[in-house]
Amino acid sequence: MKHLIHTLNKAFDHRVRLGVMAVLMANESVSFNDLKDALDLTDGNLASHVAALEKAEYVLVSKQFIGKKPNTTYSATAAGKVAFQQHLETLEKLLRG
Amino acid sequence: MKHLIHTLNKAFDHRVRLGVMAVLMANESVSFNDLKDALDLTDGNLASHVAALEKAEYVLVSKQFIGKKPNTTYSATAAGKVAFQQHLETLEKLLRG
DNA sequence: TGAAGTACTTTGTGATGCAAAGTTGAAGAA
DNA sequence: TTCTTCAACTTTGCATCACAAAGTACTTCA
Repeated sequence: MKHLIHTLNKAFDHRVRLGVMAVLMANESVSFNDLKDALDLTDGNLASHVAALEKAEYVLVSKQFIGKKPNTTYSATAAGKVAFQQHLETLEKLLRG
Repeated sequence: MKHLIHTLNKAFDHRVRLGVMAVLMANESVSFNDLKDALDLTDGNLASHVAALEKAEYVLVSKQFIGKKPNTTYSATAAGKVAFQQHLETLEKLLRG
């Protein structure tokens, strides 16, 4: 028999990725540095987790210039929002009885 | 600044361990085989995850005989219940804004 | 004697996590 | 013009983890 834990999305099975998605659900778009500060992560650590979410097509990366400075912003894709919602629902079911 | 994700308990940062704890919160004690079947895991997989929870002193292991058969049962320790509750509260806070 | 059940442990392989250091390119200071 | 800084990564290196599959030890039942 298949338990709920096997329907949890592996892409979100990590506290950093949970944090990233939570922030991106609450904010339409967030810059690299804001996200880094919000979650208190090192550059490399954030970059690698976001890369994983990008590869899964749950996060969209946009690069542009603000004034003269390069600026990278992240946002959740439609698929990302759906997948995350489902993940949360599964979690909730799992965590009460 | 320290984000909530850093207060999530690493011992529970995995779907299998979430599943084990969820079952042990709902049932005072569960046998190896019942847990294995409930979560649909292989012997080795369950054994290694439970070992991690036992090492953290979140799960208590009791070995006895039922009739003539060896029987191992697991239960959550007091510390385990508290830690898991805290973990869930942190999760909830994290997952709404 | 042999098959089956219980509860692991071991092995092997590959993926993951993380800090720290390195990189690239542009901007502003000295 | 040389130096430093900032942004956003990438690379490196190491340690840990996850998991399947196979092996183990003991016992019981046929």
